[in-house]
Amino acid sequence: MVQPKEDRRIQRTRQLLSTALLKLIEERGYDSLTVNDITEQANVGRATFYLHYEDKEQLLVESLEEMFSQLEDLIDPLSEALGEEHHSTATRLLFQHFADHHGLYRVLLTEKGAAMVFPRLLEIISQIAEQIAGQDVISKSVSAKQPQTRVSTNLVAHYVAGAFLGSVIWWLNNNRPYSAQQMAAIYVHLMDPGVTKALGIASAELPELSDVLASSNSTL
Amino acid sequence: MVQPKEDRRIQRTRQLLSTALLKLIEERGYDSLTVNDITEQANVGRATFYLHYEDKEQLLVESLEEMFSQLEDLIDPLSEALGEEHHSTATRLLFQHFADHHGLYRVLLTEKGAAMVFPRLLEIISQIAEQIAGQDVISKSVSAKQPQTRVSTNLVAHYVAGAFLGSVIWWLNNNRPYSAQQMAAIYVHLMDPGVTKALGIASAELPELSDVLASSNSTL
DNA sequence: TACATTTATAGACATAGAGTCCAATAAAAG
DNA sequence: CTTTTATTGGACTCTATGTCTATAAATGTA
Repeated sequence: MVQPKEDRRIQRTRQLLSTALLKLIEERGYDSLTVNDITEQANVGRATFYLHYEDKEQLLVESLEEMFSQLEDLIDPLSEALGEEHHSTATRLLFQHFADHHGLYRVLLTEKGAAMVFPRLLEIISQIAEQIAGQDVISKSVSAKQPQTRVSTNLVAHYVAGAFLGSVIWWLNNNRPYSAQQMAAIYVHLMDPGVTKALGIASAELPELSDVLASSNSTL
Repeated sequence: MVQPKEDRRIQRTRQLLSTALLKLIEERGYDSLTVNDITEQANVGRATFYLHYEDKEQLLVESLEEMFSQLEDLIDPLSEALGEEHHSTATRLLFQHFADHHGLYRVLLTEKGAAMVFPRLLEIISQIAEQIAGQDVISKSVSAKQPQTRVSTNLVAHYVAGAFLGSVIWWLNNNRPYSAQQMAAIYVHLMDPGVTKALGIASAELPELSDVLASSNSTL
């Protein structure tokens, strides 16, 4: 199954439309945008738009999937480097991702036109949480030692993902007063040990919160 | 400032429109609805709609504010009955509220047309969390004994609210396999003690999770 | 009850944006 | 260079919005 190698014009047009949309969302939000706005910003004929996408929303979805796969790719490489700091490293990288695209996410997560962004993100983060829980080295030993009452891992993953996104929304709406590193430290501390136990994640040696918060902020 | 006592027709029309909208949302989602759909369902002239609301969204907002105030009213009466079980009672009532309106919330929290529902709910739940934190009897003594590193209460409140909504979404999407009581117990356990400490909330004597989950389910 | 006021209504109207289609043109592939 | 494919502007239909007007009906009050 060799890819037919797409026509250069196709790639170019799609790229232009995607970039135009994301830029306009940051500037004016999503809801009020028309297909005309987007094609004008992209310098592309309006009819061309419909050669590639059914409607505005499909363009949004496809544009975001690109970013979302970046998110998922953040975690995969960590699968091999299993260690006790695996969990907090993953968490820091997640926060960093949202910092990198804060302008866009701020609009998409709080503006009314957020459309399906929040539910989709919830699923993605939730899956990542389950993935981390399943892969953690200490996971098995902990669950073995503590055959605790079983609460659906999927529920805990949604709890965790919701907490993460709630934190991110606060973070973005307050112009990121903490660094990604600090946010990760706070977040991990808040989960400990109720959630970490439930997910069977190691919560071995968390750095003291006061130390992390006292350190200089590299992101702002 | 005596209210001019609104014309009965006004109340009637607004009630009809609100009811029609909420019913249609449950059946067909929000986005695809037209003003015509709504007025038809309500048996009201389309022109009449514009005598009361600017657009579809304003009707949605005003209709939901009614439910949201129910949410906030759930907590207020508890302010007087301060006790160690205050927190878990409040949590149970919150879950119960979402169970009572599960059909509507399921659509609004997961369908793409959710519009501004999620951000709004996040703010409401977050405020409730701060309110509970501020009022809890044990709050002061704990914070006094533990002058721990200060993390913005507002951040923790958003963490808590996000976790709550993440849990609710899982709950509704899985047809509420646990009762509101059980969900509350799980939720409180997951927060303990990381969050409870940060908010200065009592986490005194939580019932054993296994006991709660073993008890018969009164909601399903 | 009767009256003055307010609201509801149907239908007409202007406008905007979505989505389709086509013939002409431009550009890429081979 | 030839063939194939993509882009383009413009015209067109359609749906829904939001406004307006004249008429009918309901309401609160004298």
